[in-house]
Amino acid sequence: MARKHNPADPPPTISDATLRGFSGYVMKRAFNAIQADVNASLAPLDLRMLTFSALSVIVDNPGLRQSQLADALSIERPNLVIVVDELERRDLILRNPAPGDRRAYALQATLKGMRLYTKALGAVQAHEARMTKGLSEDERQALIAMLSRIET
Amino acid sequence: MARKHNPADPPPTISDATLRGFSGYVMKRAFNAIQADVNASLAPLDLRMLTFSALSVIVDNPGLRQSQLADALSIERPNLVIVVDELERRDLILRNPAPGDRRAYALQATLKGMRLYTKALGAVQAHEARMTKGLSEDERQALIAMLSRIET
DNA sequence: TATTGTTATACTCTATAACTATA
DNA sequence: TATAGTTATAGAGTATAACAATA
Repeated sequence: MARKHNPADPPPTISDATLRGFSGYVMKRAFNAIQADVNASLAPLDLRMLTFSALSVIVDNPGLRQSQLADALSIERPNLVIVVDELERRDLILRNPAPGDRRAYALQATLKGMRLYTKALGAVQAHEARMTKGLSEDERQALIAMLSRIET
Repeated sequence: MARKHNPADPPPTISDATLRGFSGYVMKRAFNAIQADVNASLAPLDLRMLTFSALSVIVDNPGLRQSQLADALSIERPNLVIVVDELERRDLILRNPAPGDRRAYALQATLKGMRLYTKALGAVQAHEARMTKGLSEDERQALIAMLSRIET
């Protein structure tokens, strides 16, 4: 029979069993751990998760518009502006005039941007291996697939 | 053979395939969707994900200390203060004097707090069902288990 | 009229240092 | 000395309204 502690004393161990049944709560905790680790991994390169993600999409999609980048990253256009500002100020990307639409920019990574991206990619891959070392590769893929399904 | 678009034009579709291989990126997107949905679900009760989580742990662990609650929620003690302040101000919890330690509080949900928690739990369960409707129950459990393993 | 990028603004969550009162 | 709770502060991410220039 389970011993019950005297409620006048602090509980010796704390249960969050109810919350542990909700994906959002567990996901928040996992994501906080991941974000801290990836940001620490990218800090030596003066990048963060968000700036790395933006740079990655620009490298892979030369000529894209800011609105396309915002859509791809699932962030609001106003919040993207300072991210692009930062990458441009550091000469990692260019805001070229968009041919045929004088309102828009055609984003493009510079050589410096591509080189930094290559280094950052290595750091992120090491981070990923570290964070998912408790999972098999099949599990890791399944995790990503389930998260993608939830997002929709 | 794949058609390549003219790089002077904006890419017709944007690829984030590289990023999609990293759990942190996919998790961030899934978590943003979840947090928006759970906060919208809890808004009619004037709760947010964080205040609901705190209330849940207090309901399940009467008499716990603030430092125990901060540990349970994986947040820093200073950040917990305003959360507990808010719950106390709304008479959802009590900061009782902790017997035997005049520095500490013994947290306890009020009847009002327990009633609100019951309502909120229903809202969160509906939210969970909505967000994971693309997953089987086995998959949902596996997802939570994998996220828990990553957190460590 | 609608869209692109921008500014301004506000809210939430997070992280750290330093204080107080107790232990 | 160390711990519980607190204050102050700063950084990062997110969301919305409104604007100028252009379509």
